[in-house]
Amino acid sequence: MLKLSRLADYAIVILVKLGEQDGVVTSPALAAITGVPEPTVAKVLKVLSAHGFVLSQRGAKGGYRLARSLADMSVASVIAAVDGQIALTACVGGRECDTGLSCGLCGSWDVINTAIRSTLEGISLESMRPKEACSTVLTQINKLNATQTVREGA
Amino acid sequence: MLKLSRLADYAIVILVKLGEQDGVVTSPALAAITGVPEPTVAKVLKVLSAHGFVLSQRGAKGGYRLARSLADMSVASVIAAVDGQIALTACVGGRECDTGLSCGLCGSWDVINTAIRSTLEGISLESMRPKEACSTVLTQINKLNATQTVREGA
DNA sequence: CGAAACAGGACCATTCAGGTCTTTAATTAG
DNA sequence: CTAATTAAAGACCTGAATGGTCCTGTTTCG
Ligand code: SF4
Ligand code: SF4
Repeated sequence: MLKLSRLADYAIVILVKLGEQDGVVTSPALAAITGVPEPTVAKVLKVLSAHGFVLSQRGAKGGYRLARSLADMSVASVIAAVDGQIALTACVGGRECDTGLSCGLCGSWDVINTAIRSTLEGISLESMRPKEACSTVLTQINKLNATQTVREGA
Repeated sequence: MLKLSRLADYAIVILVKLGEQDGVVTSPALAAITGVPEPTVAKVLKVLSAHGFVLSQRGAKGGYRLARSLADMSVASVIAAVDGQIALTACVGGRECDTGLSCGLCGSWDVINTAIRSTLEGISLESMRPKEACSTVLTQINKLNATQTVREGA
């Protein structure tokens, strides 16, 4: 139903919460903070580490810390790391549709896909933080709505 | 990976192709036109009929035809009919997250969700048609990009 | 040396999308 | 008026992918 993967959602939450902590934080600690099951937190952190979002410190007194500022991480990049690149349909980027039917809509989907991706690339994790939720992000939305002809459907 | 349901994709394709035909069209005929398996086409058409996108004519010489113009159907409304309302995360519209963790990000997700939904509501099926793909939709995208600060991530 | 914590992978369980089948109703030909 | 024809409507099943868990190995600090 055009919903985000739960793992991707968790990744965002974990990164934001990690940004609010000082020093290195262990997986169990992050699990306690976020409420996400411990093994799942570990799994997500492994992926994030592999993609360079967090830095890991092995051994006793180890843990994770952000590799860079939250402002330098876009929502789209995190989603792409966890769930793979954003692709609404099978035919984005010139890929052939698996059913082999060449309906001429491919181009349109490509454009829509790019639009959504750009939207998510324009939103940093910094602006996802609760205190800024109702200011930074909201202003972006207002600008978006202003430029669009909202059409009534159904 | 933030991908559209295949059924929803088919629904869009079927509606656009149906709009290019005259009179009533049968499921097998639409299956031949679109290349989508026949039973699947029938299933999609049932849903579309139940939601008032198409009108059905039963019996011999029956079939389907559009209930209204393609210009009066938004991409978002079709997706909502087939896959349910667009909801990136579990906590949109004030619903409680199933994990019970109240991370303060809910508000931010709500805003992002609304932004994407508005984008899809602003795109009609008429502008999905191949011949207009590289004009109508593209201009909307350009305006979108202009209003956003595209931030580099990863 | 031992405990603590990450790395990496394999594994299972559940969900739901995708597809198929049967039933039911309407239309038209005879 | 009846019956064969045709398509819609609904129920059902299957399979792939996601989400979640666990286990083993490696590294670091006390
Ligand atoms: S080619 Fe048509 S049916 Fe296939 S994924 Fe693209 S839009 Fe959908
Ligand atoms: S409450 Fe937080 S973890 Fe739950 S769905 Fe919303 S953003 Fe995701």
